[in-house]
Amino acid sequence: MNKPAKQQQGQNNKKKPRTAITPTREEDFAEWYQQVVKSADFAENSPTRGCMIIKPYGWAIWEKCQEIFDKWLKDYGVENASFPLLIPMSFFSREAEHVEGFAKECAVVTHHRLESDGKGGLQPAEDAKLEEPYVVRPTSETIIGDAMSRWIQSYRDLPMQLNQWAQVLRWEMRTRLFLRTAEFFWHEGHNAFEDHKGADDDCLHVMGLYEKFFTEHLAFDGFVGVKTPEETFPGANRTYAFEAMMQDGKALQAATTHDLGTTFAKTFNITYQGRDEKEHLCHTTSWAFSTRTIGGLIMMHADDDGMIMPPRIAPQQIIILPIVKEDTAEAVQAFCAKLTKDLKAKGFRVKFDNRDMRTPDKMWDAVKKGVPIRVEIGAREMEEGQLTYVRRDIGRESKTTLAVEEFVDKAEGILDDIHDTMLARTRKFRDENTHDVTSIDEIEAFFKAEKIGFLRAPVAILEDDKLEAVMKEYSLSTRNMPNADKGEKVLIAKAY
RNA sequence: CGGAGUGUAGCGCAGCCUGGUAGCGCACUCGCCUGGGGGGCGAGGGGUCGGAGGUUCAAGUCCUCUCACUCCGACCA
Repeated sequence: MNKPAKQQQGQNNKKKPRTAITPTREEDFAEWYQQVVKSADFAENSPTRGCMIIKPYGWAIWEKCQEIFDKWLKDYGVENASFPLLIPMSFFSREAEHVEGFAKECAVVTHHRLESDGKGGLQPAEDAKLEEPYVVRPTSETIIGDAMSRWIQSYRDLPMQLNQWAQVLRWEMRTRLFLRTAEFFWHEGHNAFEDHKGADDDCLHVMGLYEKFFTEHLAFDGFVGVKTPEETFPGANRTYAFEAMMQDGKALQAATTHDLGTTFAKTFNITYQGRDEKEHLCHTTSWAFSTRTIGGLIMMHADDDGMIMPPRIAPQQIIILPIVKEDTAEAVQAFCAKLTKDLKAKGFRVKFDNRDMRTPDKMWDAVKKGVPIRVEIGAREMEEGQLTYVRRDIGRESKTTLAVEEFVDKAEGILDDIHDTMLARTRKFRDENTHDVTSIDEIEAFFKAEKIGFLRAPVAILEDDKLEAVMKEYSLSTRNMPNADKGEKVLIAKAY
């Protein structure tokens, strides 16, 4: 990775078609990623340091994620609520381990009024200094824990299952659109149970939902497992994580569930009177996935022509391009409009791109945005009652012409097939780039040779003193101990 | 907080060494030809050169100060 961009256009291979994104993944993965985000019109940097502006097409993806997952949570019994953005600092400082994990990246609100600085600007008013500063939430365990302590009295109040869709702020040193931003959007579930089993079942159940969501809607798979102690959430007993492999072989933690044990119950006094009439500590959990997942979608699926959207969360599943010539324009447009209506009536998310632009530009726009199916209709097709479509996941070789009614009938199947193809592709990549190793020498040799992917080693390797040096040398981290290996193996990789 | 850079049109950059009318590509606007994988010709609009001060007849260019951002390190969903 990170090789300088090569100019190979000129001499030898003129045949190689120009890619929509430069540089290519091979040339410079990090820069390629930024360009995909820009070209797809997902988001851009904002005047606010570390915070991004998520543009309508990018936000539509997040809305889709919310729509689907929110329903699943409700089916599971979770209720949505909303807790304050600002958390009293004293709440935060109460849980020592939690503080240690987050203190370094917290923004703090210290004043409640601005005044003129006498130089045409503004400054916080000295006499408006807050007695107790507020922390902009980096996560909400503390303030929700405090609420739960008041809401839970009896075992009859349990389990208590709460969730909020919100944004949080973590003052990151280096940021990258979607992957690491100071402000990010997520959902955070906070649940309380009578005992450890309730909490652990909850963690596993929700992780199951994440896994289902990622595979069935986002078309990518990963490794579900338990985090090593060093990587466990501050204050948690155990963290389960879904680790996905990006196209550059690096890991992305796409979702986590935390068994918080009684840590927060102790600190915030979350107790209940049990059937035995005695007071007990609750076992709490928290879990989340964030807008970071959109970054994962990109690094998982996009190619050198830009984004490829998994059909089930694609804001636009089908885009219809009219191929207009002056004399037939009106008729073709009407024909397209009717098809758009018919497809919408069947529940597809369709866009009729009737903008006043040149056709090739519209095509590339659809390609870069990753619209799963592009339909083209010109006077030729119209006369025959046909249309031509191209699958984004395959490209121009998939160009097919068929009768309009037939397409309307088959569209769902095509979208499903695109989904299956994309999922299979990412699974194949993941499997081909996950290797079993047994020694630290093998780990070192692998990364020294600049190979990419995950290494799966016996957990005993964590005890070896020499591991740390190698991990540091190659910027490696332990990802998780996969459930599929019964916790006997640990995954080691570079990560985002 | 260490180390290295960059601020000139919406975006990407040249111009600075050697001071002398503000440039290029893309994007944008208008017209015509085009239109099934980024097309052509022509005509336009758009700038407090990051900010402040200084040297000079003259500063984007030289000097001083300042602000902002980016990259590389340590930390992280």
